[in-house]
Amino acid sequence: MALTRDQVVGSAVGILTEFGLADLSMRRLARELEVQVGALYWHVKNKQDLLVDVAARLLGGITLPPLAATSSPGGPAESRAAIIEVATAIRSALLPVPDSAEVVQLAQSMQPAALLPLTGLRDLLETSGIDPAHSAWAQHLILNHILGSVAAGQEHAKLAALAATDPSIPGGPQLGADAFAWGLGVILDGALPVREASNA
Amino acid sequence: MALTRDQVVGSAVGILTEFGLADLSMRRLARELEVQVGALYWHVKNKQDLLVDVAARLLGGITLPPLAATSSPGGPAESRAAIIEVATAIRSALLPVPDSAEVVQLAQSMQPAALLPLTGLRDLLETSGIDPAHSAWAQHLILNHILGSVAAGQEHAKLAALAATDPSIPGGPQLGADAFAWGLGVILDGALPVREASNA
DNA sequence: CAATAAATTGAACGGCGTTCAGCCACTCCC
DNA sequence: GGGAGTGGCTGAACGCCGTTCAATTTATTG
Repeated sequence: MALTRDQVVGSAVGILTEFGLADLSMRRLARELEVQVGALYWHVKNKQDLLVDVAARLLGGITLPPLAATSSPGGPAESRAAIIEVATAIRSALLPVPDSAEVVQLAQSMQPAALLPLTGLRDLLETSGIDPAHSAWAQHLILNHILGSVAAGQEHAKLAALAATDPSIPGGPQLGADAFAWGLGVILDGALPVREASNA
Repeated sequence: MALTRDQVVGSAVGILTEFGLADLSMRRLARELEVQVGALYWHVKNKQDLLVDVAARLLGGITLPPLAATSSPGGPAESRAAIIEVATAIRSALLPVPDSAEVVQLAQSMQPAALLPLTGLRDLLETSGIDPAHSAWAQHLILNHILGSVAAGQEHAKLAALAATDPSIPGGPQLGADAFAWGLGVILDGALPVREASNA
C-alpha cells in the first residue's frame, strides 16, 4: 500500500513524542516507515513543511468554545473563562510532547493560519471587549506565555530525568500549572476591560 | 599569536549578527579565524557552551539600574520604570542580532546564572513589592514576552527582506515597539501591587 | 495489453558537530 | 645547552544530517 502524507505526519508525531526533536530526522522517519529517505519528499516539500503539519496535528484535538451566539454571548467573565480554557487546553496538549513548543513556534511563524486553535484564541479575544487594535498583541502575549511555560516545564522534566541517574545537578523549583495560571491571570487582568463591580 | 576564547566568542557574535544562526557553524567559525575546526574545541567544550557565551556577550552591554539604596529606593512607580527600562534595554540589544532570541533562550535554559541582566531583572521585581513567591514567575513572563517579541520582529524583518526582491508574500502588520510596550505594561499592571491613587 | 501517471529506490552532494593521534613552539629546570 | 613538559594547533576521520534526481517499479486508466 502506498504511503500517505498522514502516515508520514503521524510517524513524525510519534518520534517527536517518544524521543524528541533531535531524533526526528528524515532518515529516522524513513527507517520507521520502512522506506527510503527520498520517498518522504514525494509526500512532503521539506522538513519545515512537515513540522508545520506536525504542529497542526498536535493542536488538532483542541475543541474551541462555541463563541457563536451573535457577538457577545455573555459578560466579560465568560469571555475570560473561555480564554483560560483554550489556553490551558493548548498547554495540556503540548506538555507531554517534548520540544513541541519549538515546533509550534516554527509553524506559527511560517504559516500562522495553519494553527486553528491559535486563531480561535484571537477571535475569542476580539469578542471579549478588548480594544481591537490590541487583540493581535494580546494573542502573541498569551501564546508566548504558553510556549515559554511549556518549554520551561519540559526543560525541568529533562533535567529531573537526568538527575535521577546522576545524583548531582541542582534542579530548581518546578514551574508548574500554578505558575502558568498565575501568568495567564496577570495577562488577562491587564488586557481585558476592568471587570469589577460585577456583583450586584 | 595564540587564539583566545574571547576571539572565538567575538567572531561567533559577528557571524550571528551578520548572517544568522544557520550560518554560525563551527566550520565557518574556524574559516573566519583562519584555523582548523579542531582548534576551536581547545577553547570551547562544544557548540552549546559557545552559544551560552555568545548570549552572555549579547546581553553584556546592558547596565542595570542602581537598585542598591537599602531595599526600596522609591515608590512602586520607580520600580516599574526601572523594570521597563531593563526590559527595553534587553529588547534593544537583541533586536539587531538575528536569531538572538533563540540563542538567549538556549543559554537561559542551560545556565540561567550566566545571563546577568536577567537575574538583575528578577532582583528588580523582588524589590518592587511583588509577592516573593511570584517573582520568578514574573521574570519568566517578562522574559518570554521579550524573546517572543524579538523573534516575531525579526521574522517580520526577514519576510520583508524577502518581499523586497519577490513582489508577492503578504507581510502582515509589524509587531513593533508599541506592541512590546503594551504587553510589558499589561504584565506589570497585573503583576505589580496596585498603583492607583498615587496622585495627591 | 499498452500507455500514462503515481510512488519509490539507490545513490550521490555538500554540509554538519565532534574526536583524537600526532606535531610544533615555547617555557622551565637541571 | 639539552631534555622534559605542556599549551595550542593540524589533519584526518566518524557518523550523522537535509535535499536532489535519474532510473525504476507499481498502479491506474483507456
